Amino acid sequence: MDIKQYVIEHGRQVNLAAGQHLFRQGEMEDALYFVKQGLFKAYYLCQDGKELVKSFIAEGDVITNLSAVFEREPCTFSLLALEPAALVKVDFDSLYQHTLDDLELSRFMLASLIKLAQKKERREYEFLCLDATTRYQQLMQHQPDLLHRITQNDIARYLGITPVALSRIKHGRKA
Amino acid sequence: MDIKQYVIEHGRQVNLAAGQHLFRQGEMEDALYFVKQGLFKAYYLCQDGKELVKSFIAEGDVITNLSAVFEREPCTFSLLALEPAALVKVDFDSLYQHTLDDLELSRFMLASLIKLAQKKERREYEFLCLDATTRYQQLMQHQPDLLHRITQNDIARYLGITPVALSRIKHGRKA
DNA sequence: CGAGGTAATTAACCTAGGTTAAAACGCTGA
DNA sequence: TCAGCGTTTTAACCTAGGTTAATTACCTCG
Repeated sequence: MDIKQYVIEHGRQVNLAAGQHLFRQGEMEDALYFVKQGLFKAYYLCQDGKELVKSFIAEGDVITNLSAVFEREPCTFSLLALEPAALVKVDFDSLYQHTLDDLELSRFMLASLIKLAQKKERREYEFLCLDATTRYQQLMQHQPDLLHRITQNDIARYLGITPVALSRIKHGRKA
Repeated sequence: MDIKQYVIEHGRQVNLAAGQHLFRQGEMEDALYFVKQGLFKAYYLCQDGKELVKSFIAEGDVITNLSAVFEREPCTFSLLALEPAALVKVDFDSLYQHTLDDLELSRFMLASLIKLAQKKERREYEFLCLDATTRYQQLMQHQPDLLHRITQNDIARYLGITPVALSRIKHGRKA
């Protein structure tokens, strides 16, 4: 079955206002979402209360909390709508079961997972090998569009630095 | 077809001595490897000549350079045998084509990719939210076995710090 | 056994980025 | 218009980790 067909048959529309959570760290979650409209930030809340941004998710992206739905554990991060959003919600287990029996669905999942793995590998590379200034430049190059929809605070926490440090970097004040 | 069967039919044995490379950053590569024996480090060589360790790969693991084989680009990292190693080499394109037409192979690929994605997400979390000391403790907890097979230099470069810093952390000398 | 090589430790000093707090700069809404 | 609130900037100071280099601890090989 085509993934679009599957989503039409099994999906449920979900709408969120900006500022609302799709799910929260610690909660149980069993769904996978297709983003039709809007912008999300996925973020971790650390023990010391700090918030770090795992990723931004926009139209066309698929989002789920892998370890949560797959291992049936509490969500490892929260997902917050930064803009009014429209999504389609699909039960993960059910989709996964169908995937195991349907070559066309399976191809879709494979492609999505490879894309995800590549994205995470690039991020791993950036944290491992680049300093904050270079990471910021890369972000500007590769996602210039994103920067206009996101607050500088969130960009900083995505880069793994503080808003203060990002402001310094932007204004070339390092000494 | 069962993945084991596929490997038996299409795989080619490869043996490496400790210190030999399976492939090098910048080279072209089109294979996927199943590690039967041995230990590898995957590492990046940065522009400034520094070496950072992406991951360690041991018996039972599957290793490939995703972006290289999938996007037909030069390898993004090098793979070096730290111990004498035995692997089975499989052509990626061919396996991928079979995967697209065979549910059983497809299930294997899905499972591998999900495992990979989870591993990379955990690493992303660690870089984003934890300091070097905590990352080291986590590593000791989750892979105590690895530590005995790997040099402290490599552990440091895997944690994203210098060997000097790791030595300081181990001996509680922070001031 | 001793020479040479790598890995680990230590010390002194340096820098990127964190912390805190205070201003400046928008907004939006009454 | 202006009050109120979040975002960004700036400044002063602090700390984790980097850098360099010297010292020590292991190995392996002749």
